[in-house]
Amino acid sequence: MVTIADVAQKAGVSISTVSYVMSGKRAISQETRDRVEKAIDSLGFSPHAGARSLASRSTNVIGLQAPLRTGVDVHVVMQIVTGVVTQARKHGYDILLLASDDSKALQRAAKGSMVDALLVMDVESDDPRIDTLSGLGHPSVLIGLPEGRRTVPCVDFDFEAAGWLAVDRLVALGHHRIALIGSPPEVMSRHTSYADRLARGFLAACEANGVTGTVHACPSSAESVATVDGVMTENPDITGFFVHNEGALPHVAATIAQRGRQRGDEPAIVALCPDDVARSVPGLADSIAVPAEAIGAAATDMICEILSSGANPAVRLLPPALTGARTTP
Amino acid sequence: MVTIADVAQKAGVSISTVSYVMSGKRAISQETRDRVEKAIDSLGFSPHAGARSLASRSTNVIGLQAPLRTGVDVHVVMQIVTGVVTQARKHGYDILLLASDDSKALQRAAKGSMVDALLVMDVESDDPRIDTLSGLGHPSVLIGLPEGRRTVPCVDFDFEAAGWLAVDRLVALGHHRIALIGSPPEVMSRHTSYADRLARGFLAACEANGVTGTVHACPSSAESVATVDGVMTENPDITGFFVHNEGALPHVAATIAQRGRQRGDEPAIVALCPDDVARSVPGLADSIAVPAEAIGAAATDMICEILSSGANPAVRLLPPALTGARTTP
DNA sequence: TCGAACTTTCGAAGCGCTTCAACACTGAGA
DNA sequence: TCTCAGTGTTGAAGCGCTTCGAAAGTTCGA
Repeated sequence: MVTIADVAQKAGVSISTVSYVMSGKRAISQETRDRVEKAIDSLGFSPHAGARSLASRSTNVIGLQAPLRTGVDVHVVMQIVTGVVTQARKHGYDILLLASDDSKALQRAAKGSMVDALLVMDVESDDPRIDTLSGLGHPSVLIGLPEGRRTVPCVDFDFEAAGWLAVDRLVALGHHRIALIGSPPEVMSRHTSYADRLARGFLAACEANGVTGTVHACPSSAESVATVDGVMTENPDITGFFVHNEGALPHVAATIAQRGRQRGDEPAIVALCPDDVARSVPGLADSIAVPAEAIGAAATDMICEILSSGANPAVRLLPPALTGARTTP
Repeated sequence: MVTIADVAQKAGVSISTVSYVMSGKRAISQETRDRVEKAIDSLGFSPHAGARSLASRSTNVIGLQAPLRTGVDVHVVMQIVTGVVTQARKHGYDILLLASDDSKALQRAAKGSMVDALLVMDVESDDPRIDTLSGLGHPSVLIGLPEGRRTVPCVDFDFEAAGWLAVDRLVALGHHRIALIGSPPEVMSRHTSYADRLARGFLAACEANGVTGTVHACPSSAESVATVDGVMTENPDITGFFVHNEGALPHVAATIAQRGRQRGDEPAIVALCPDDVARSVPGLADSIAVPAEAIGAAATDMICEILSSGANPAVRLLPPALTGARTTP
């Protein structure tokens, strides 16, 4: 193993000079700097992370607690993780993936000085991890927007605004009876923050626009077909659909189109999903992209800012945007 | 921060005794051990990871290079990662997620002593990372089975055996003309290892069974419908389908069923995909589960074994198994 | 010409842990 | 009684790095 001492010897300087060249924390003459850098390169030196973290009391690692269970929105989770990892590297941080999604894992990582900060995904409203985090003394950011006391900074997509946007779009397309085909029943009944916020925005926008809107839970798999069939049978006047259920989207879109054809009208679908998912589903009137990778990146930026400036920002919601219709039925 | 010295003082023993209690590397009397453990608990001590890695020259961290681009098989990737993380924790290891999927990232992690070992997913046949790994001096395991010189241990699913198994099943169901609806064209033409191996097993089994089998590339999205339509039109005698394309599976299954109904026969589909995906697609005759989580766990076990015993195992292929029909058309 | 004020570099003291050599005991065998 | 092996515990030497205080060298105005 090549150590900083080897570099120092080769460059003919002291150990501390090498350290200062690497960190830039003190002025070093250009000449010396060049010599040291050449030595570093030629020896292929990279500093021992453990030694560094011991001496500097910081690890340059961020702990990420991601929901690894294969669930509804694997795409979204993957994209958020990608955004986090990529952006973290840009700031010079690495990502330690925490094994379980409980408080224990957070404590282990923080108290063992394995990480400088923590990023927690998939937070529920009264999540016990929130208290854990605020008691931990490590900077941390949530991806999601729990309700209640806001003791930890959050980053999320503005689901409420997305609800408004979708309704406005469907109304502009001429629809007066609108349905939100939403998350699976278990997500709805847990009152998961994002599902609630989406429904709130959706219903408020319907009222503001003077149209009738209803919210329907919908399972993710092929059973979604039956759900949508049911909704359309019971409410034949619904012609505008806002679908937020990635897993069910292809089935739902196909079913709506088919039933529409049968009854001779042209229902419109606005979907809320990652952009590449929208692109692979035919027949959408429009879609709102869930900027999953951007959420991950934004959360990482926020935590890096806290880390470097000590600032303590509160909540950041990324605004929704229509992507425009991609395909025609 | 609580250090080992605090614990030692509180327990009335020396620092080294505390260390030996934690590591178990020397005999300590039960009485002393109890006293130390009580002190550890009451102070909430957890050792500084950096200090530990500096002194012991090992980090208890495994680097994982996962393909983070949202691609074909997000489910599979997620499940493998889950398997890795979960199993690693059981062995006392944490997972560092590497940012990019190039050799640089591997070198950075290894040479900076950030990890004890490396796990690399999504390896292609002549992947430059294989040489990097063998030159690195860190234990490493590939998830996948590249062709050519085998210098790094591998873990993968036995796609070739899966090809045989699917054909045997379709033949047993009475089909004589069989098609493999496979990966997207770009994956096929890259001669990705798993696609090749699956096709090889499939074709060999067809020949052994005396039936005709053909292999068809198939895009992942809704375009798959056109592909399958085409295949069925050109080869109306095909009644047995083996589908290995997670993204396209719902579309493909629906299309096959529909065309079958139109022409009045009953085509059978055997799918190759994670079990939960299979469960959500109606009308499969049978399916072969890709044991993604088990693959991740097996790879982790292998790397931990290398780490602890210095053994150097070569290749481990997990056998396929039919899961039985879940749903009827 | 001398010292003040910089600039550049260095020596050494840790950071918190592991581990080796060695020490203090205890019994058992001679 | 003395030695020897075994058991339990300790002190101290690092592991490779950062960082503080200070030394050495340089410039400049009085």
